[in-house]
Amino acid sequence: MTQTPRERARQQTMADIVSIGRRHLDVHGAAGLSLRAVARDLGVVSSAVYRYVKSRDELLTLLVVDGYNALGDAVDQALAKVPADDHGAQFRALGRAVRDWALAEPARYGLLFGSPVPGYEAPAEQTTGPGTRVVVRLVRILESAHQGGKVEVGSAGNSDGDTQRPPAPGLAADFSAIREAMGLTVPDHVLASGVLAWAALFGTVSFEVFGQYGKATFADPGALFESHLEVLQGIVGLSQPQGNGWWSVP
Amino acid sequence: MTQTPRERARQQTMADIVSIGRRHLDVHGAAGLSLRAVARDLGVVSSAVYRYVKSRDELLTLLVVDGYNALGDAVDQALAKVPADDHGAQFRALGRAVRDWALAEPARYGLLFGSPVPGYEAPAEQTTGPGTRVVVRLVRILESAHQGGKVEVGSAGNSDGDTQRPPAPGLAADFSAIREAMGLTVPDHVLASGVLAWAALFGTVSFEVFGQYGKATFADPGALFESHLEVLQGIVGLSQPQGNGWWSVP
DNA sequence: TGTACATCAGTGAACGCGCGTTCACTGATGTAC
DNA sequence: TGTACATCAGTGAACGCGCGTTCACTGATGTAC
Repeated sequence: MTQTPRERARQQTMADIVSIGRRHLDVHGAAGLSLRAVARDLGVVSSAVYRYVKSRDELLTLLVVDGYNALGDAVDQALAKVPADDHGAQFRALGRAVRDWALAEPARYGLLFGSPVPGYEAPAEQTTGPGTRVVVRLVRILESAHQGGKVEVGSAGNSDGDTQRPPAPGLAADFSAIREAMGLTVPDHVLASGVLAWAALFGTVSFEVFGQYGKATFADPGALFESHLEVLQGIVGLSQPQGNGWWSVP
Repeated sequence: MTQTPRERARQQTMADIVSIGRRHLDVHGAAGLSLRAVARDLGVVSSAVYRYVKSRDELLTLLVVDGYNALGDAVDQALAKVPADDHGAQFRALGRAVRDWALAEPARYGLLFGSPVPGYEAPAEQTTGPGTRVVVRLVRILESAHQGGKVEVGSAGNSDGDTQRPPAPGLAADFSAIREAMGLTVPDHVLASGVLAWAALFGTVSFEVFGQYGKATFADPGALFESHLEVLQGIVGLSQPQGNGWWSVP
C-alpha cells in the first residue's frame, strides 16, 4: 500500500533470489548452492546479493523455510478437500499430499528430509514452526478422531487386538509435554503410533524419491504407496476404507 | 600369498584411500568429497591418486559399496547372536543393528540413505548387491517364520484381525518376481508388510540421525525406537515378546 | 646369477574453472525542511 | 515546490582459497631370458 517503489523492488528481488535458489537446488543440490551463481542468474554482480542476504547460510535457511511452507501448504490444500470428520480419508490425503509434493520437488524434499548439509545448521527459531506443520496436522487428525471416539483400541500393531500395550515409561514424560504444548487429549499409545506413522510415511517417500527401491522392482510405486498408506492407517487406529480399498482412491 | 611387495603396497594404499574418504565424508559430506584432499591426507601429490582411482565418482562408488557392506556386516553379526528360530527377536535385532550403525556412522548412513549426491549416480552393478543385504536378511526372516507357520494372519495393519486384505493387483506381478528371484514362498501380504517395515525402520532411523525429531522432543530416543520396533514387529506378523516387552531389551 | 627391458608409483607444473566475502565507489531514490 | 542531505542498490576489483583432471617426467620394482 504505502510502499515506495524501492520497497516493492526489494520484495521482488528477495522473491527472485529465493526462486533462483530453488532452481539451483535442483541442479546442484544443497551443498552446491552458491551465492555467485544466484547473482549471475539474477543478472547482478556477486557482491550485490549481499544487500539482500547476509551469507550463503542465510539463503539456505530461507530455502528451508520456503520448502517447509510449500509442503505445509500442499498438505493443507489436500486436507481442505476432504470432509473433516472422515479421519481415515484425511490421513490418506495427508500421506498422498506429502508423496506428491516430494515427487514433484525432489531436490527441495531432499533439502528438508535428506542428509544434513555439512557445516550448516538450520536455526531452530525460524525453522521449527514451518518444519512441524505436517506432524501437527497429522496429530490433529488423530486428536479429532479420538475426541469423536473413532480411534480403535488394539491398534499400534497389537495384532491380537485386545491387549492395550502402554508405550515405554521413558516416553511418558515426553508425550505429556507434547500433549500440553499442543492442547491434546490423546493417550500415549495413539501419540506413539502417530509418530511412527509419521516417520514411516516419510520413510517410504524417501525410499521412493531417493531411489532406494531400485529402478525396476516396483512397476507401479503409487500402488505400493497406497498399500503402505492403508497399513499405516490401521496402525494409527483409523478405520479402513470400505470394500477392497485399493480401488477406492479418490 | 604369492603377492609381490608392490601388490601388497597397492592394496594397502587402496584401503587407506577408502578410509581417508570415510573420514572426509564425516566432515564435508558426500558433495564435499575431494580427491585433492584425500591425496593431501595420504601424503601424496594430487595426481598420484589417479593411479588408484579413475575419478572422484569412482571413489564415491567405493565408499558407497564400503558403507553398504559395513552396515550389512553389522546386521549379520547382530543376527548371529540371536536364535534363528526366534523370528521376532531376529527382527528386533536387525532393527537395532541398523539404528546403532547409523548413529555410530551418521555420515556414511547419510551417503547411503540420504539425499542423492547431485551429478552422481551409483552404478547398479556394483551397488545393488551390497545395497540389498539388509532387506534380503529381513525378508529371509519372514520367509523362515512363514515356513514355520509363525507369521500371524490378520497382520499388516488389519486391526479387525480377521479379513485378509490382498495387496493391490498392480503389485502382484512385482511380488511374484521378487519371490522367484529370491526363491521365496511368502504370500503377497507378508512381502508387502515386510517392505513397509523396512521403509518404516529406515524412516525412523533417518528422522533420528538427520535430526527431524528436534533436539529436546524425546529425552530417550532409544525408548521411542523400541516402541516403534515393537509396532513394526506386529505389522510383519511376528509374535510380540512376552510381558510388557519394553523392558526386555537384550 | 646377471642383465635388459617393461611396468608401475609418484612428481610437479599446468589448464581452466569455481567459490565466499570485503571494500571503496557511483548514482539513483527517498525524505525533511 | 525546491533544495540539501541521507539512504540504499548495484559496481568492480581484489583477497585467498578450493577443485578435477591431464601430461611428460623420474626412479624404483618386477620379470624374462
